[in-house]
Amino acid sequence: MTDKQPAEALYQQLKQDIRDNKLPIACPLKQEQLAADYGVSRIPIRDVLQRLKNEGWLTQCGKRGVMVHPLSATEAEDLYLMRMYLEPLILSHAIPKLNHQILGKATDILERLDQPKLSIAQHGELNWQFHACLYEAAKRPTLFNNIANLHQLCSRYIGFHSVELNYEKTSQQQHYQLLEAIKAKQVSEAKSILQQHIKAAGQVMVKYLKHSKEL
Amino acid sequence: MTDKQPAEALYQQLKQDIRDNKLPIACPLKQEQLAADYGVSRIPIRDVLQRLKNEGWLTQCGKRGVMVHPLSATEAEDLYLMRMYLEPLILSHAIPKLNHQILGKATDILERLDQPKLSIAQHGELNWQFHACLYEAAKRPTLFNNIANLHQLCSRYIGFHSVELNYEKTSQQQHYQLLEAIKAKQVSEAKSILQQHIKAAGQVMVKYLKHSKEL
DNA sequence: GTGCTAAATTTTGTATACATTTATAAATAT
DNA sequence: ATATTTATAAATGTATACAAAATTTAGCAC
Repeated sequence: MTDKQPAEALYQQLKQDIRDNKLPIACPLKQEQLAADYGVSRIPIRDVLQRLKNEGWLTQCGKRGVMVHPLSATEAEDLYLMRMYLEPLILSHAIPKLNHQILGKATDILERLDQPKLSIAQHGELNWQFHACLYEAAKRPTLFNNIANLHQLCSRYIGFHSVELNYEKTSQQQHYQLLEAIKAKQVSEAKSILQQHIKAAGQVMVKYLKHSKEL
Repeated sequence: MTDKQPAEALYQQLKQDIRDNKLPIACPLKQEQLAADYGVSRIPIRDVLQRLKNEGWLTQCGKRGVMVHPLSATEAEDLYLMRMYLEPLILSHAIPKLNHQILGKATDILERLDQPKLSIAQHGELNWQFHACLYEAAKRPTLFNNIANLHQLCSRYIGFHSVELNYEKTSQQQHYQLLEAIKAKQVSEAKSILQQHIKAAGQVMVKYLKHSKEL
């Protein structure tokens, strides 16, 4: 999963390093420094920086250069708010098109999420796969891509605070409830569960961010 | 408004040319061709292509190269659906923070929109300025940027079919209704008007796109 | 003539080199 | 001593040149 094309690998690497706070925060990134660190020229670095800036991982820093986008409670709130409205929307389009194969795949992923020894990254990845495999069925690429990007941005916040075990448990319960409602083709019920699911996650996150002073 | 930095100008130019269908459609764009056309090297072209791809103006075309993103009724529907949910959301955050200066600015823009001799581009630009000047007050950059990008993408569709004059009139009526509700601090009423406003625009657009076979 | 393989050409990706801009430091004037 | 200006250095933006990849075209077998 590391090296498809070198550029794509560099993109994934840099994004991961932002998640893990490997990069200097609140200070402009030097292209030459990054080029040296990652063993490439400035050109592919520039490409990746541009892309990450557009996706919301980096922020313009003054007239010249970019910096790691600082975490903020307001941004986290926005991300979860958008998800709260958009994900039930795509779900309602997906439900009529869901078949047993997709539901089976979703169930498999849920069971893997029950495993106790998952890292935060693994947990986040599986969580997204669960949602994504449902949403994909809607065949709404524009909507889907937007949601996918929101999830990516959320992953940085999720990785930030160590997830409370208690919350993970209720989150899984909601996943199973959601799946049941979907199987029963109860669209509005499923949408409601999903919205509450995202709302709860967002509230936990925002509360945590506002509480911890050191962002 | 044309040449701030050369790169920014190139970005605006290329985006405009996509709107105006100046670029070959449904066929991969050649970097060298574009570089020659716009009188620059391939480097800034690559930067701009990357950015436009991320923003949804271009689509990956096979393994190599990008093409102009084709118009589709489904995408238009998605764009308007997202706006339908996100814009009332940001509006509700904006209303408590609105002051007379901002409301005055919004009124000024509305009056300019009443002028009869506006081009489609001018109309679209003023329309966005009206919405944006309200939304900015919410002080929600993440949410705002997402909405701004959705508007940009919609502009391509709006420019596509010549706007029906009748529709423009009702659209303006809705704008004034919205402004009245905002001034009265009737949040839920304002949200409702805005949602209907976007829904109606989306329906007109999608209906038109589905009707016209030649996309 | 059709399908497959391989050479040739085109196109993109990356590195190096240069130009332009911005930030920093030094120097002079008040 | 402080502020303003000018010179210096550093970092980014862009062009040219080269390498890797992909597409196209030609050749060959069937």
